[in-house]
Amino acid sequence: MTKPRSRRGGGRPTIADVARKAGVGAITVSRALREPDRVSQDLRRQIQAAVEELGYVPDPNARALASARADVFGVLVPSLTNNVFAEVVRGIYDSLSDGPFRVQLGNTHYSGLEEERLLQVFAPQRPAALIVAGIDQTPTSRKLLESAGCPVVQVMETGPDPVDMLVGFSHFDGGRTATEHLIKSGYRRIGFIGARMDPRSQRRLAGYRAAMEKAGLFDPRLITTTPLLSSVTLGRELLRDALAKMPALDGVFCNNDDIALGVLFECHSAALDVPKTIGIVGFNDLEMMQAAFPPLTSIRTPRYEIGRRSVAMALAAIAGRRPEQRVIDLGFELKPRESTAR
Amino acid sequence: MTKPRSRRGGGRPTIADVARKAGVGAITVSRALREPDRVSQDLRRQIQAAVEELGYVPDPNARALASARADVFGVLVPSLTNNVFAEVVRGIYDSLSDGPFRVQLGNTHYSGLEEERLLQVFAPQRPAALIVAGIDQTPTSRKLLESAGCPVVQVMETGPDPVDMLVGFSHFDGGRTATEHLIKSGYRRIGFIGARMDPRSQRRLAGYRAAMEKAGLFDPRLITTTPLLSSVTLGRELLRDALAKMPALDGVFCNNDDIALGVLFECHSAALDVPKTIGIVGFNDLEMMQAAFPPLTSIRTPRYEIGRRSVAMALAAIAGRRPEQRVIDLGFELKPRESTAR
DNA sequence: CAATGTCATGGTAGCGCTACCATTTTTATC
DNA sequence: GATAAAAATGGTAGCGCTACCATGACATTG
Repeated sequence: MTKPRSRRGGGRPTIADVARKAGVGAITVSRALREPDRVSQDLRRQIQAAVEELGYVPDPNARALASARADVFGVLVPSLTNNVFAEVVRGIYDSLSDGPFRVQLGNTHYSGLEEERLLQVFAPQRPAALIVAGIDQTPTSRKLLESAGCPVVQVMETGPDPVDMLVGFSHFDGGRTATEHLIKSGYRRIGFIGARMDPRSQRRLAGYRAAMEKAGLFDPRLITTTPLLSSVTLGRELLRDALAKMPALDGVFCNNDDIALGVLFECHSAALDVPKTIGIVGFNDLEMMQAAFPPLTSIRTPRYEIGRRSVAMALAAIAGRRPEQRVIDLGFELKPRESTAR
Repeated sequence: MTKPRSRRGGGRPTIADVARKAGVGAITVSRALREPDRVSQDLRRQIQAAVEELGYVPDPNARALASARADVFGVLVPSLTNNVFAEVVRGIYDSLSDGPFRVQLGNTHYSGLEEERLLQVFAPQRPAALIVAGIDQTPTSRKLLESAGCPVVQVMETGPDPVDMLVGFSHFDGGRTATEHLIKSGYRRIGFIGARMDPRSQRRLAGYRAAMEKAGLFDPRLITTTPLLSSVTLGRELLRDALAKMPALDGVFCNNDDIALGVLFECHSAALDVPKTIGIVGFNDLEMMQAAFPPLTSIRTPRYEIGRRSVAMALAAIAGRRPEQRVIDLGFELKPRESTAR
């Protein structure tokens, strides 16, 4: 005859309370909540009423412990403030908000080691799925992902050898398309300006280089990069650097839209006409690009859609309907605007 | 003699495995991990060795179930993509990343009902603390917060009657300071332009109005707002609307920096000189403001710091050292720049 | 109509951990 | 050196839930 410990939420109702009130076994309540089809309509109604009357909410911890799996999506992104990833994350949240799944978000700060550390924390919790940004995991991270025992979706890029599933687009092609657009528009001494040269930016740069070499326009002095975190201010500084090295510069492909905006402002400040003297192309096509003066050409990337699709794929895999296409290339779209309308 | 079920992570080591290997009781392992001071150095070392050898990681679900509290910070923000909240969230993550606490992030989409729904999900999980944006919770939400049984920190604003603790600044004062700055700079027909008029924007507007009335400059036709989500494009449109209503406008205080940027671009587009013909003030002082051409005056708000402080306060309360100051006003800073240098 | 299958429901036994109490060992006190 | 107090350690009993198996009521088959 031990007195009840009455921990836990000052007497929040448990499944047993619901079962008692509904006059059924606890397991039937559990089933009614998780697999309603397996419970007769009568009992289902009774149980539903009891749940509502008591305000019963299942304890996710007890559930996870008993079933050896947590209804959690682990999500790893390199930055929470970079709008690009914020939109991916928003897509993920929006896709998951009405279901039973929670999101566990981790910020890797663009660091492979930090990613490893976070995976080491996430993986043992038996998440329902893992969504990670990029395809350049460290060997340790890759092993953790492979042995996580849940669907894994790598997002943002395409690549040859996914851990499991993949949703993204080709940054190389994006960089090439942007550069080809500048070339076609009549620009010749086209610079590449980039900050925070993460693997995706490197691939954009490679695409730029491929296009420039093909056109016989490549010159290493056209490239200006920095490992510093991207910012509008940095865009201004980098254009100044680029012009100092190469005063005849007549176009720039920017690593991303923040840099492009900085480049635009620097052009205004230096009274360089855009698009006549200098053409500008950004990357991602954030909302501000179309509103800039002049409107800035950019490569629109499907960030939100990547978030949604990654969840859709993971949910399908969880439901046992693993999509036959494990790699989805959502592509990108060149948005030509006045900043390159020579 | 039942055979072990061997669910759970394909035989991940449990606390019992560690205890066996270290030759101690399970509870001692538990203590060594949570309150090392209560275990002798000898055992602590043995246990540490066993933990490392086995690669033991405690199961947070079992822990939460047994101890009736989860090491989780629930965080509710109205938007994941709005840079302002992204920075608050980043501050929270950065403050929590090395401790034992996880973050559970919820997106309320600026909806009180959605906030209620999320609190109903979060509160029963017995989070270690709750951090919510704003002070305008619905009565239901407020009750949920009050009865959550954990420290609660409302962030982003100051206000008279916190649920528990509060970190923020006065949006009213911010709006007034911005407007007074315009008045002092010699502007007279100063408009207010605002999108997504959430409660914080409303208070900025009230501050604007107070300053204008005090100076005898107020005119309701100077105010142009919309409930639409804020964007740079919208900033351009709203300025056009404002000028249509009030062609003599010579200054604008914008609800936020995105709108201000749009206003700036619209001025460029319409060949309105900034700051001579029109002065512009934004709100939040995102990084781009100083890099704009001309650099844009704004009110710098301590977003990241709000995130850090909210966690610090919550951690103190968890540790039983509830700060004597339950309301912290971190203030803001006017950053006067060329866009108002008449 | 017996044999077999299917459905709806329930009982039991944990999941991995910690609260609570009991026990043993060490230290402090007179 | 006896006694009290404190520190160190362990055993037991759950936390709230679900996996697994068992049961009984029907339906299906030849």
